[in-house]
Amino acid sequence: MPYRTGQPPVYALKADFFRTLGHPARVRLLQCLREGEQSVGALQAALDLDSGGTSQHLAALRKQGLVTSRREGTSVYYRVKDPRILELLELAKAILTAGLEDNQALLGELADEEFGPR
Amino acid sequence: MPYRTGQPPVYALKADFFRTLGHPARVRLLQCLREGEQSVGALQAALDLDSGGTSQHLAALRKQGLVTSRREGTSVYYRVKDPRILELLELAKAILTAGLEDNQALLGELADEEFGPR
DNA sequence: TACGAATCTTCGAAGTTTCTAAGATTCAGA
DNA sequence: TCTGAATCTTAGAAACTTCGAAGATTCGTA
Repeated sequence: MPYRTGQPPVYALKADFFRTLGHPARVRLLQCLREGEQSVGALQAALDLDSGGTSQHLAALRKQGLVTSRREGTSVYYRVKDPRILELLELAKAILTAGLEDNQALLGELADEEFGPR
Repeated sequence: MPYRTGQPPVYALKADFFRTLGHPARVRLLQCLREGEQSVGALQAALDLDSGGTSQHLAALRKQGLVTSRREGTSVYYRVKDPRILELLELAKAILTAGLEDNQALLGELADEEFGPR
């Protein structure tokens, strides 16, 4: 029996989810985590961010439930929580690529017109 | 022979793409377009937005290449450009749902602790 | 307990996005 | 050409996000 409280509608949750993905540093962080867990230090070095910024962006990803963390001594290791998140990034790339190819084709047509259409 | 100019890196394009999806009104617009093209007027009525807001959000989707439009008389009809965009929304929903179920389970555990762990 | 390393938090300034309201444009029909 | 309907654009204020610097926390070891 689900406890229905005044919940935000699904489209708002989706928008929050996408907004979290909508920052270059966070996209890069997730991509660094493709091959498995990484420490904050390693991520920081790989992306050339400062310590504060790295933590802030990781916190945003954590708050949205995209990554989980585990502490070991003084290091904290992050991993992508659901592998489908990486699928999502792939799908986005495919869509983006198709879009860019369309533009490329359009540019080609424009160039042809220089030499007279028909 | 690809013309390499100073292009923005792929992760920045991806972030822009996700940022465009990161607004509730735009998620809803795309969902309204699931079943095929719709006029601006129909979308506006369905989502209960004002005319300015509808145009602004549609313009954002158009600029990112997520939708295309076609004019017929005084009406303009929009459609989703690449069906994979709808797949992407579905995938996001699945990831989100899984995350919420995890939280639900966690809440359950917390409730159990009331009656004594171990 | 004192220290150093790693990570996280906070704060205000700067930058970006969204909202609201008003007006501009485009088209079809009289 | 005038009118009305549909859509688009603009501009400024409000709301939100990010950046950068500084300091706080946590942990392991001496």
